[in-house]
Amino acid sequence: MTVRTRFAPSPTGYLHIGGARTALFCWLYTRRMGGTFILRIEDTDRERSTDASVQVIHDAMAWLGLGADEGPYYQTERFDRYNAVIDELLANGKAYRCNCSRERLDELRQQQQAAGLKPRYDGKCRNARVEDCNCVIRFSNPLDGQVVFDDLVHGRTVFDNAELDDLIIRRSDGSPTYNLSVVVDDMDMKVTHVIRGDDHLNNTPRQVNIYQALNAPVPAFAHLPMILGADGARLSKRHGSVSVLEYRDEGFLPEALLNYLVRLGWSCGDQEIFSLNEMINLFDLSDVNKAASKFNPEKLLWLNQHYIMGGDPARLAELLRSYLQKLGIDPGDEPSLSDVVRAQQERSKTMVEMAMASEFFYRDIHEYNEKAAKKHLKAAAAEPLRRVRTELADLDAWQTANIHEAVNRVAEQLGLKLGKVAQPVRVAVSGGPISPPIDTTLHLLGRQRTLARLDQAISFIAERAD
RNA sequence: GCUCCCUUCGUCUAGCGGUUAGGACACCGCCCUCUCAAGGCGGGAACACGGGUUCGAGUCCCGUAGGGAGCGCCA
Repeated sequence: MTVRTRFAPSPTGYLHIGGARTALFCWLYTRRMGGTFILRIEDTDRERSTDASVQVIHDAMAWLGLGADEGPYYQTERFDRYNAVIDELLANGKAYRCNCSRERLDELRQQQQAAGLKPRYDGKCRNARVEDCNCVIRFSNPLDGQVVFDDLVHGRTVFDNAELDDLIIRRSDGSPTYNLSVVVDDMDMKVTHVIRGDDHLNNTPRQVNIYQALNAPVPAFAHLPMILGADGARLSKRHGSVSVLEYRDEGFLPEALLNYLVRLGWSCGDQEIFSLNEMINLFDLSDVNKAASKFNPEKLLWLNQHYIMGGDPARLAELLRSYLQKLGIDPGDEPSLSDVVRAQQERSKTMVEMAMASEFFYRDIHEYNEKAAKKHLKAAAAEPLRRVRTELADLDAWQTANIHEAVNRVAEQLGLKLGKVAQPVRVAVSGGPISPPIDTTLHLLGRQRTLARLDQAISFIAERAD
């Protein structure tokens, strides 16, 4: 039997972290098993589904590299099929029309809640033989017995049918509901493994009953633990970014996010770093945890830095270009973006951070970081800066090694520690207290701009002294 | 309220009856050092609780507590 899985998001917002993790596990399992990964858009809720959200899902999946082998299918395009199945169920006496008013249902619910019971439909219309009408259709759930299935994550799971009720499978406007359409789709698409969040665990027995009413084979289920916010509550906006694409915009690398997500609810001994191929070869549903996990932004940041440090400079250079552009900077040809990447990649947690830390290579200094200027661009720095300027101007070749020697020479001549020379130079050329090693920084900046900025700083000090 | 699910350092987790309970992130200290990083070394930090079962329990069973989810003409 070849494995067929599906990722079935509903397009009612962004693709969030939890959805992405579900998609990843599903995709990994399928790749590992040599199966088929299907993308299905569950857009039966026409009120809340939007085209923009559909696009966001496609963009996010593409960015993460989780390509589908089949689909996308759209549930809204399959209404005829759902209705045919519902009619079949109706004809077989496995479903029935119900004309109970919403008022009655609301009242019933309230009464049950007040009595300390679980709100459930009471089956009033089950044997009422309601005439064809613009009303709702309910599934005749078995009244007794148990639903048993072996969840690949949770193991043997048992529900009493007595806990379930006759759920609506067709709304009064003629559209099918979720529990019906998933089952029909998974049946038609010959899905062998339903891998989804364990918020669906409670829906599973209802769905199993529908499969059985349809004489369809019941797929295997794997219910993944949820991802919660740092405070243990359901992931939401207030936990920072939840949208996958927001992480892209904030300068995260897709491989970092993937590596972070794969370790949420899954592990392989002590290994923390996984290439995509390692994930595919090592991933197994039997190693998935049952307990929910909390999202930890620090670890994601660490992984992102890890991947930036090891990233290919040419690839990162193109990314850096786009992040610089977002900051309103058009990096020309120099300094070379990949050289800048090489200088910055071990000191950047995100690409946005790298872009911000690299602005000064491409933009004139209009003002200095106040604290840095106060500390380093003071009268005592004037002489070192002048000497450095002279030494650098006299250099034969603008090489890192030469620059390094020149700066060291000034420190020696003045009997100063290197920091007393390098740090004023750093503030002078970068505008702030942080940059790559001073020789690398100056080399990247080029002789002309370096000398100009040293002059600028020297006059800044002179003016301040007045 | 009812039903279901879950429970090892702050966080992600290893552990699948006998371990000084391991790793990673974060944190702290030291080293390196022109800044910031990176890197190296070291440190503190956990089996929710109570009963069983067993020679022996983080590991198995039952309760309790805590957390999560579901209970819609949402998905």
